[in-house]
Amino acid sequence: MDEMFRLDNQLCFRLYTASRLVNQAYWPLLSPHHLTYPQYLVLLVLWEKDTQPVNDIAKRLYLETNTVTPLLKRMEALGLVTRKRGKEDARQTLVTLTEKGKGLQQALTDVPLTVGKSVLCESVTPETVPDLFRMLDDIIGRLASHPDTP
Amino acid sequence: MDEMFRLDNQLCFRLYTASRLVNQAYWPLLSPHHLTYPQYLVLLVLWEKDTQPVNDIAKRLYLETNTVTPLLKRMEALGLVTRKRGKEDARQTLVTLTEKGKGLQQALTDVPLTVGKSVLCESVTPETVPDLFRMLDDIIGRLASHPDTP
DNA sequence: TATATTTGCATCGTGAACGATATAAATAAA
DNA sequence: TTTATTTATATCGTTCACGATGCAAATATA
Repeated sequence: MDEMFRLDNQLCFRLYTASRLVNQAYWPLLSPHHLTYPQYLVLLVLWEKDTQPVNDIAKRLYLETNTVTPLLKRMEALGLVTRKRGKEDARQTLVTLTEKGKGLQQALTDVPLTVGKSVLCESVTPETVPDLFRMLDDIIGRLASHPDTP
Repeated sequence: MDEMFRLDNQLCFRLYTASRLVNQAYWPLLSPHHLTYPQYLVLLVLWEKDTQPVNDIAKRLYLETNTVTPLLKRMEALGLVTRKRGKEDARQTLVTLTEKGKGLQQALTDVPLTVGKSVLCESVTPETVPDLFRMLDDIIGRLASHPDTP
């Protein structure tokens, strides 16, 4: 039938699958700490800059607040972050790492390298990764900018 | 802090984000037909080869049956497929396209090209797409083969 | 100042993903 | 032929994603 419809010709399917499988690669490293991958991403954001409003965290991860809010509540329940209303702007909810949340960075030091190594292969090497980064960044930039088709 | 932890150095985060954003690009094209993206993938699989057991569909999409089963039930409710037990092997559930499910291919002819175009950009062109495909395929092949780290 | 609009979060409902577990049919082993 | 094991699906519970909607605080407008 139409060649366009062949699964093997779909970029999106590859992205979708690669994303899921890499996500699974994190599981054995994060689950001992009762962490999920999106929660780990939130930690990455907060480790870079502590005490941020929900909106900033969501934007950084290209997510909506309705995804991040319940996620942050679970992280609060785990004792990793605190959430309190902003003083200047009472609409904002400021998210701050607890000592436990900060300390987790030590326990997870080898996560990036471990996952990084498990992804390296024939065509994905330290030399080619920058190319892959550029292509993915371009796709993200293109799709994040506009909701429509231009 | 540790450079390894910077969000901008994470391949996984790029894959995760690109996958989600491309997925969103499908939404306006699929939602008029009450289709989700994973359901569209199932259609792609069945359009290539009709009447397959759940397991074959799941394997083709690198998914588990516990993800695919409820998805297929929803597609059955939409009148896109039928599910019936195999005659030779009564453990299998054979999934077959209905006329409506087959006919949907006509209604969606321009989906692959439309999404394809919306992804093209500076560094992702008809010339570079094969490179991107190869890298993603290698990552998928590497992660799909083993559950561990070798 | 009173009203309208925007902004920042939160709530709700639905559909994936996926680990864990269950169940029946098919196959292998004893 | 019994019994044990494997295989093919399905069920259950939790956590995302995300569209739609609601609400209060902040800001803009009249």
